[in-house]
Amino acid sequence: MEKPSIPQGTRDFGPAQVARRQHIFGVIRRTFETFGYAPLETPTLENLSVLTGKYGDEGDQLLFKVLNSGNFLVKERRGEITPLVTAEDLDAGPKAVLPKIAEKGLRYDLTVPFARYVAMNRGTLTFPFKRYQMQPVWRADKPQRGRYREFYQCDADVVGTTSLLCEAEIVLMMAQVLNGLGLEDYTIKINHRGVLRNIYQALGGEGQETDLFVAIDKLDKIGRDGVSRELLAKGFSEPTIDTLFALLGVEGDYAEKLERLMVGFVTAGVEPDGLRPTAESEDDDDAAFYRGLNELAEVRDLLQASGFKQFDRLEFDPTLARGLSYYTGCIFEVKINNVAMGSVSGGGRYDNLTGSFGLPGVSGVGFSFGVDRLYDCLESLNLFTETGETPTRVLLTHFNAEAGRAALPLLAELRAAGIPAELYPDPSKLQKQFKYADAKGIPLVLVLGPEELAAGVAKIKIMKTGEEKTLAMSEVVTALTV
RNA sequence: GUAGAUAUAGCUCAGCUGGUUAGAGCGUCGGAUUGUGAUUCCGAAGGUCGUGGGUUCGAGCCCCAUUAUUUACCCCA
Repeated sequence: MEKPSIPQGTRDFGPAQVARRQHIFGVIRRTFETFGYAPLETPTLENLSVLTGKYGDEGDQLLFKVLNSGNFLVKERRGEITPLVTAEDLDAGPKAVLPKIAEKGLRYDLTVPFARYVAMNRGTLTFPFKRYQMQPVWRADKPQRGRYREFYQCDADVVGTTSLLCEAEIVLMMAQVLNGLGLEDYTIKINHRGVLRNIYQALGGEGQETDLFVAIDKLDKIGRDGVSRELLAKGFSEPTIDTLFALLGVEGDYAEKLERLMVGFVTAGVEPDGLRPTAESEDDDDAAFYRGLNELAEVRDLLQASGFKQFDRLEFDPTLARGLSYYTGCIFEVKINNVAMGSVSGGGRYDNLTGSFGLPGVSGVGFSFGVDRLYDCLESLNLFTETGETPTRVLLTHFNAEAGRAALPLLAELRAAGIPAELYPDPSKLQKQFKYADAKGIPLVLVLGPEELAAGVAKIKIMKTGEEKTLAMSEVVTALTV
């Protein structure tokens, strides 16, 4: 007999796990809706042409592709057989063969399908368009801690506005969800692509811009020495690296860091148009040039005006780079402290997400929660409130088929009153029926024995306390309706 | 893709330098208690030791291959 198994990186979720996951989904959904986001669902399958090229070369490799149906090797029409995959294709390798045998793939994230949806429905949408989406995504990654091949993302994005209020609201939503889940020790990191660009310019534009961002993003992971080594290997000079750490080393709270970084840029001679900018500059060009710093300051002001109180958990982190994808403005990342887990949420602004779908110039900003990682964090921090394995609130016990049948009207009545109830299906020993209730965490047990039925009453036991009461049959439903 | 670790009962794991019939805890089932759970006591079922080769008088243990799982790197939620 073959041992059953499931594909690598996928999981089954038992009743207790689903209940806990539903709790997480519920907190996130309520938060998104409170902020005016409307639900959207898109298909599991997308055309590969929609997905490829959006996540970089590495991302393309991690796409799950779906083999075309039917005979994907040849095309047969009126008895004439044309090969779809030719010998030349095979010689040219997988890249030539793939588009001929697979034209669909599993969604890799929720942002690209969303962009596709916006581009397809541009005529009917009212902008700014705010949507949230909670669906599984698939990545052909090697599974590891906190990394699965099938996992849920919960995205909220708004497109069609450049208002920084959206950025501020993302921080508010992040905090609301984390607080709602009982997570307290977390850090919301925020940065801006413009700040990163300024840093690059402060270094005199030396070396590869992307190499620089990738390296400094790892600062908290491999440390200053590790980053130095990596940058030296990439051809950056030592004085440049010293300048970099002087900039990244700015300390203080959110506002202080912004100010000190501005001073750092000015002294490093970063200037937009040959005119040396100053921290107090009113010059419009300078304002545009220092868009990153200015926008971060604006987001902070908006948060303050919104009554946001948790600035101790909001950190301006100039080393945050978040990959190299489509982000162009503010970027966010959330880390749960004291848990060995990658970020549980991330996002940012993208100026031209729908451009590749023929709808240029639409700015959007959004972020995503990783439900599976949140689950793992909550579990390792022991933050799940005890939930039973079953929604059943009351179990009806009985002694024989006849008594079981006599219990059916009461069962129907309980259910009609909205009380989740079940009747033990077999006329087993009472001991066994009680064990069942205990194992499943059913809080109440009704005993409907011959004595009770004869007297027209039911005995009810509260499992937690062991307390027992006798109720008239007619009172049972009212007694259980709280 | 690169590197390491692991694979023994449903689960978590013991198993000595290779030596008779491979063990424990938990769980499951049955009983003590024919009308009362979580505590207690007794009993039972359950394993071709991941798979295939090799070495040996003899392999759960040593060697090779293979598959699966897992950790780190890369990248990410």
